[in-house]
Amino acid sequence: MSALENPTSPTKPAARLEAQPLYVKARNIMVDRLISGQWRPGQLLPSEFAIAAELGVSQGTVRKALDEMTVQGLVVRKQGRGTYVAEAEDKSILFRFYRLTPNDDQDASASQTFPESCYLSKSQGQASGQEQDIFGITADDKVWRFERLRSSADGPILWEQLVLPGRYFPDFTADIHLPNNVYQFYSTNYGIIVAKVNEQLRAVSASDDVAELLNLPPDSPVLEIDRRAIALDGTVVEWRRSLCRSDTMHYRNELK
Amino acid sequence: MSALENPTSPTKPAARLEAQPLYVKARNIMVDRLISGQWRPGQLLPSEFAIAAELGVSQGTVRKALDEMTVQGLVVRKQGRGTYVAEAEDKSILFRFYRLTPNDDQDASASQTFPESCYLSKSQGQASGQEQDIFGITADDKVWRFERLRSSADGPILWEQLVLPGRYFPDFTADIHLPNNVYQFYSTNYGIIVAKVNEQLRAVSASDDVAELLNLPPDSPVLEIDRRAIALDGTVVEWRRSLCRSDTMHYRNELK
DNA sequence: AAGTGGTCTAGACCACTGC
DNA sequence: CAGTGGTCTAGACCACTTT
Repeated sequence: MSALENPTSPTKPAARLEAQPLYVKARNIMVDRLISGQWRPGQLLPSEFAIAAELGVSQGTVRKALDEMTVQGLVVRKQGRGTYVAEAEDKSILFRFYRLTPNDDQDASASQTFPESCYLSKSQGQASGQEQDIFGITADDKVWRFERLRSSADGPILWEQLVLPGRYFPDFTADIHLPNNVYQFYSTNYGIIVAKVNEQLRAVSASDDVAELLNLPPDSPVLEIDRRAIALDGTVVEWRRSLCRSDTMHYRNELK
Repeated sequence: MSALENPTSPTKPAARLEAQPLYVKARNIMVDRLISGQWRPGQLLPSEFAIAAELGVSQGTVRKALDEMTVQGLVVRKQGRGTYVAEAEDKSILFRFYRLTPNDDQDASASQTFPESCYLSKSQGQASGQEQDIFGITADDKVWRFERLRSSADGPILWEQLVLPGRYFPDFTADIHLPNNVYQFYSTNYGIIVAKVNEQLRAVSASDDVAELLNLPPDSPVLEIDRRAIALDGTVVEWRRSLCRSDTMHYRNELK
């Protein structure tokens, strides 16, 4: 029996509450394989015909499911070669979650540069109440905390604190150097695929410490970005709070 | 001859630089009808089969084109009834471009309320240099300028200045009351469909005037949002600069 | 040449709407 | 009931990549 057959009435499906189109079921099965790690970032998937045969549906149905996953950025299709699980290393994917731009830039994506990071601190500790809420963990769980300053050639851009739940990053040690592109790091080392990111933006006054780090006068207005990165299975895998100088940089957003 | 036939070699298309899939051509033709006003917001389109027959392609090709337009929010498909040009009045579309949320809101879309507007001023004048750049107009062109304060039940939320190029809103008069949902107004009265919105966010200090209007202490940090609304044909049809209080509100963004 | 994804077609059946 | 969009299939041909 194929993976997608209706177990209650294979030949003549009755009216069911959970009725779903075949391509939705096919997509769910394939997304589950991404979540479980059966299909890992960078891996070549079986061909459309092979998947279709395995699931007992037509190639067109698998194509529709893969098309949706392509739009979502989960897979990358290459004509003549095959379909691959998306990696967070492509430039387009690198900048997918990066919206800060120098003020003089007209074209957002063209001259965009990724700022270098400089660590101020990293530590491990018990999860605070807020961190327990955010990650859905208990007081016994540990978290990793990073504090870093990111700068471009023209000087400091932003200060940020980054928190990771320990349970998703088990073999983490204190001497691991978190790379600039952390989402690629999560992807290749832990198979964690960041599906989306929720951000909250506010204008706040820089504290004396932050103002000094960012080379700003005290009480300068800075842009606060509270970000939670959410994995494919819906769990929050990263919490980040950034304070960005707002005189030389801005946050660009295109709503469609 | 159908609208989509290749004029150079109908039977055996040679390699052409401008080669485009049929569904792309079909989509372009249909989008052009939206731009020209031949198809206006709210209007019922011909059926997929009718469009396919007119363009000389199969129904599946028209469907693929319409699917893309549906994703883009240009048309709305209703099973059993037909395909309609999208209107800006649906709640989902209303909040498509509205990202400001009270701080206590957990669910962004649930208890979201649209703030009421109160006019402070409206006037017509010659386009400034910056306005000429933004709208691609000359010094002879006139612009409409609006200044308004938007408030919720709890008090003022934001102050904003809104600029419209006169040439796109010809029969505008000073006593027209710009409604709360301006994009629906553009759509129903001028057939202007806003396809996307580009925003730049910064943290700035409130001037004395703005601080008083927003009920804030002087020099409070406020969120500045510089927005340009872009119509289907790529022209900028609205420029807006908002200053939003950042103590009770935040700007939410979901990146996928 | 073989295998992959990309496009296009034709036809079947289903679910929903309106008359 | 007819007409609409939604799903699913099967098959053809094309463009591209690899062997």
